[in-house]
Amino acid sequence: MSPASKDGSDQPVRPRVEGERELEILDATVQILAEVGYDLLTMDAVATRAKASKATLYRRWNGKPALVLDAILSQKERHDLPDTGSLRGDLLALTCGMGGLTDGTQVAILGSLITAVSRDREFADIFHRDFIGPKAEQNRQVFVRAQERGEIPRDLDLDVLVPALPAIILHRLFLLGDPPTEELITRVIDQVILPAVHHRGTPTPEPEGTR
Amino acid sequence: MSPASKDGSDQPVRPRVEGERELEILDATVQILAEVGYDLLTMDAVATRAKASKATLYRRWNGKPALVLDAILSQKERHDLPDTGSLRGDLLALTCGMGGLTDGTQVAILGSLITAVSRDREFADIFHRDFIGPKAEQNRQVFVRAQERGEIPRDLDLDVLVPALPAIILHRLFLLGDPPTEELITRVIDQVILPAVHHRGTPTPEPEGTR
Amino acid sequence: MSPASKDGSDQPVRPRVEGERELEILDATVQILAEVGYDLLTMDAVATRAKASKATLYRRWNGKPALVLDAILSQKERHDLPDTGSLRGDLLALTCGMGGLTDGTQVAILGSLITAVSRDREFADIFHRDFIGPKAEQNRQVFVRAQERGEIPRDLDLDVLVPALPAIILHRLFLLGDPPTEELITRVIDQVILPAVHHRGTPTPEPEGTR
Amino acid sequence: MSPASKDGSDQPVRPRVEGERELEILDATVQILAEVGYDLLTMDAVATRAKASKATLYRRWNGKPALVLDAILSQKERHDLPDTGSLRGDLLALTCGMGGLTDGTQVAILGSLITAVSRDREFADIFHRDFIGPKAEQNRQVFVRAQERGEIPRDLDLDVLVPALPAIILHRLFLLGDPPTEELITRVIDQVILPAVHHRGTPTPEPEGTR
DNA sequence: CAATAAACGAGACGGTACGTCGAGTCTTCCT
DNA sequence: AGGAAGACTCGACGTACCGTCTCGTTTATTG
Repeated sequence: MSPASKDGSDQPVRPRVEGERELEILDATVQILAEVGYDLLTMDAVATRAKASKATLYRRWNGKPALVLDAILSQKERHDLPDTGSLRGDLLALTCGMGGLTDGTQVAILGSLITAVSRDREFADIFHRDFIGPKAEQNRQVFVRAQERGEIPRDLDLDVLVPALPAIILHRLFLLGDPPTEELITRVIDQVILPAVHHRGTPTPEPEGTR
Repeated sequence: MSPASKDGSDQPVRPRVEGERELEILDATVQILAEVGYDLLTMDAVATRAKASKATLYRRWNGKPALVLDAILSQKERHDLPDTGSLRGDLLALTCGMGGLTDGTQVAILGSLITAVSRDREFADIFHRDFIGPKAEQNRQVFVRAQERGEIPRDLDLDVLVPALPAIILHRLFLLGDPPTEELITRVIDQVILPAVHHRGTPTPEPEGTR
Repeated sequence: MSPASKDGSDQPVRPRVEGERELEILDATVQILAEVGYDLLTMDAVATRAKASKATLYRRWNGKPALVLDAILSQKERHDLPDTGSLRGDLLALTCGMGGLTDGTQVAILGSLITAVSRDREFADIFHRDFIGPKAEQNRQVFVRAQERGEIPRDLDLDVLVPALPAIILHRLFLLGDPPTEELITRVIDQVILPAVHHRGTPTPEPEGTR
Repeated sequence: MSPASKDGSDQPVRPRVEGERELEILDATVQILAEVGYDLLTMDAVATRAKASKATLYRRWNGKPALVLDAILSQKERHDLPDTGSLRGDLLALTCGMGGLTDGTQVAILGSLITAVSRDREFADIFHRDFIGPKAEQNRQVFVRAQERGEIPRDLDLDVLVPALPAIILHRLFLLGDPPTEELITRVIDQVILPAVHHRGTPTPEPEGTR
């Protein structure tokens, strides 16, 4: 993300206080983000708050989306993978826990970034890799462990099943205007996810005669 | 598309036969939308194209999101509810058909509007009621008919199940960067939706002892 | 002052007695003029106040300057020509009296109209004929009577002398920022006007041999 | 006109050598002023012509009047005080010379500014101090020198006499629609100014009995 | 340890879109 | 028939933010 930094592979390199300055800027960004939201955040505001010049911001980041994304990523403390012993418990813990979908701030920011995602290819790539990727991987781990425990079949189409839970929750939030609650998450897990993973039999069978 | 416009049968210029002028503006909006996309669409461009003044635009619409939303809604020709005789067939037809999730243009605009949705309460209400609402109702009808046919249980939690399919597809598109295909939609239906609706038994079973 | 009101029977509203409606509009114009001044007066405001449509305004007047000018003219009650028996007394009375140069409102509006005068030929003609003309004629009368009394010579260049007093006063107001007072007017009369009219002898005399 | 600009000695574009950019903008303003006049001059036009952004204009100047005034002031080359040896000659030279009242451009601009003067207090102050002031001082000098030569009395009320000539000329132009000519100026000098300055005797005498 | 060249803060700049406002025209409806 | 009502086009306004740029000024190696 942060270009021209830590790799130290090119010119004599002799930047500033190394990545420390960068962190201050990212902090300022996160603060403003929390205060006014993505859209009302301006590069000028970040520059002022961080006592940096806009030139510095643009030297390091492509623009507002990249900066904000980086700022969010910098906040990522590794949220430990929960281990409750059951798929259901793990999903609940992961989804409702810190950094999960009930975390209003993160989710609000997420909404703000969707616009940027759908129009900036490069930004989208970074977003998918560094922001969505790790979260998705955690979710996948929960399913893989359940497979290893024998709780669910090994031949499930995890590519489809793993993102289903966050998908349904976020869809309700963004498109239906229905903010996530633990109760809702429970309903989705019990009525969609668990039936789907426990489903045994012909996965794609009946073309004509359903009954 | 442009309904009662430019038939060119009479005097020089003469707008205003009630909402006719409005439709011309919405048409211009849709054209520009198709040409340059939501972000590069400017109010000035719409005004110029429609030979309207910006004052007129702002007299009728709150701003760009409202105008664009209205423009899209004006394009809504009633897509007939498919009736294939099975839930699976109906879902496939509805989701892949015209105005469904494989319609790239609509979906791209959708992404652009999410920002506005999560920021403007009033806009969100209109969006939910007039844009999402009708689509959701169609989806619900498909499930209700399946219930009436006895194909699926009557005690399903449709509030959760109905939006699940679009949720998963759109989530893949917006957050995972995975554009919808018919093949994907089929997988989701067969591996998530149908198992969930056919799932019989304890809907929320193992509270404590999963193992 | 306010015409169209004197009948006192107004309530039921009943326009269109030819020039009566016009007077109501001019009254509204004068009111607004007094309240907010020329620049902040809008045609919409006049239309609203007079319960007229803008179309009506533009049907009768060319635009804002013409309307305002007409409104001012409508206020013109014939200010009687003073007759104090001396040129000096007449000038003082005329210049300081009602409708004279110490009337702040009229003078302020005058300033606003100068722009229009120097830009709109047609407007300028009306302005000169109907606004300036009568005032100038009154001033001229004062001089003519003085000539008839034998107080001043008959061969004076009145075209130059008559406008000199208002010229000097208005110049001080508009360009020097020095508002008119009776004291100032007195000084100008005594030190410029009277010396000039009493000047007898070589009109263009001295230094090198002008004649 | 454009003072220290485009010496073209170095790289492509590179403004900002202190007030140099400002002068370019003022030059553009003067050009447009000469072409279309004050009222038809728009900030956008100035911005475009000067290849500046409107933000830059508004960063430095309050608005159109301030910009235009500054532009005019920037054009002020010191017009040397004429010295013909007589008051009459000096007045003629000064009034008819460069920057005098027969200079159509300057006078046109003057007319345009009167409106602004009579409604913007701050603008009026600057206008009086920086535009009118220097010109008035030159006129006063002519009279003072005449006094020093003994050509005219030392106890004249110069505050009234000095502005009288321009007052009368401008009044004829703006309010009577009579453009200045050298012939007119001569008449005013000979029939008003000179009689007034040579007037000997009671300056403000006869209160009641003129006859 | 001074010279030097990168990176920096500050913030002006060109550009573009915004949303508002007033002028003057035009159409519809009402009386 | 004619006027009130007010929507309409046009175009200027003044503001905001973006991303670039040019200034001095640090700052940390390098000579």
